[in-house]
Amino acid sequence: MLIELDYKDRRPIYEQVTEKLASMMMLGVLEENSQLPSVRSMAVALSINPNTIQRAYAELERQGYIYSVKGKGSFVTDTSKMRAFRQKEARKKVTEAASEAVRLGLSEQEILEAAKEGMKQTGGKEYD
Amino acid sequence: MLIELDYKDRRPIYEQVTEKLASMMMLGVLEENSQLPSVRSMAVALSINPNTIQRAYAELERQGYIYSVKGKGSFVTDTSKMRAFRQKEARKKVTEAASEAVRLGLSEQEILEAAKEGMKQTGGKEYD
DNA sequence: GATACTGTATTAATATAAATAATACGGTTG
DNA sequence: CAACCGTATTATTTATATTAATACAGTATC
Repeated sequence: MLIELDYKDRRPIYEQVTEKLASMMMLGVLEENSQLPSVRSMAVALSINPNTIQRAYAELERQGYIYSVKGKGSFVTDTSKMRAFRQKEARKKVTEAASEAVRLGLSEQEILEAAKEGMKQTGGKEYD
Repeated sequence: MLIELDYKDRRPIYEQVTEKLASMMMLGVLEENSQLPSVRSMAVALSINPNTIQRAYAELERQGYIYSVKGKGSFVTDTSKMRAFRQKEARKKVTEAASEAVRLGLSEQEILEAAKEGMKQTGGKEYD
């Protein structure tokens, strides 16, 4: 079985499913563009309602991990697209934070310095 | 009466109280360091439970608007300290957003441009 | 130290929202 | 059209958030 549920876990089922699948994709256990089990088959395998799996898949799609096509199935997002998705989100957060800072009266310089401070951890941008 | 409740409003009472008091402090209606009504007197005035006011006050304290002293009362934070409090928070958010962006592989230039984009906005939130 | 205030913590009741299930709808494929 | 797919809608159940009741603890005044 692809994943297992923990009923001692206080978190909702859909959240457990979401997290476990996300983890498997991050670790490369599920290959990019490969098809995930259908909401129904997975629901049967875990003895729960299909709608709960549907919710987990919807959440994974919202977070950019998978993409779903009506009538076809749900698939693991390419790692390159996934990276783009997450970067877009991160960029948006920077923009919003700067916007809020302006609204509260911080100067341009102060904001840019705050951003630079955040960028300089661990030696900045070193790739391997 | 200092404030009024709107029972057509779907939001919880403590939230209404929190927001109205915060607004009054931002507008300067309540002077800095002045004492707020006690949780009990305000509860009587609004015909609700003291604990609900207590929760509103606790929230205002968490957000830096007021400070409370056991046995003495609750007081409006100096506007200068309040501004500093909020600006510090905003600055922190910018730093964290930039840090996350770096972690996800955005370049320095991209991040700074995202920040600049956020700083360019004219209006901000609208109130009614 | 008695009283009359103040904020705060704990617990219980209740109202609201979240999670899940039942069911129906609409697309794709062979 | 049959057998799969994802998705939307509604209802039911369960969990959480909100409010209330009550008790505790600090400060000031007399």
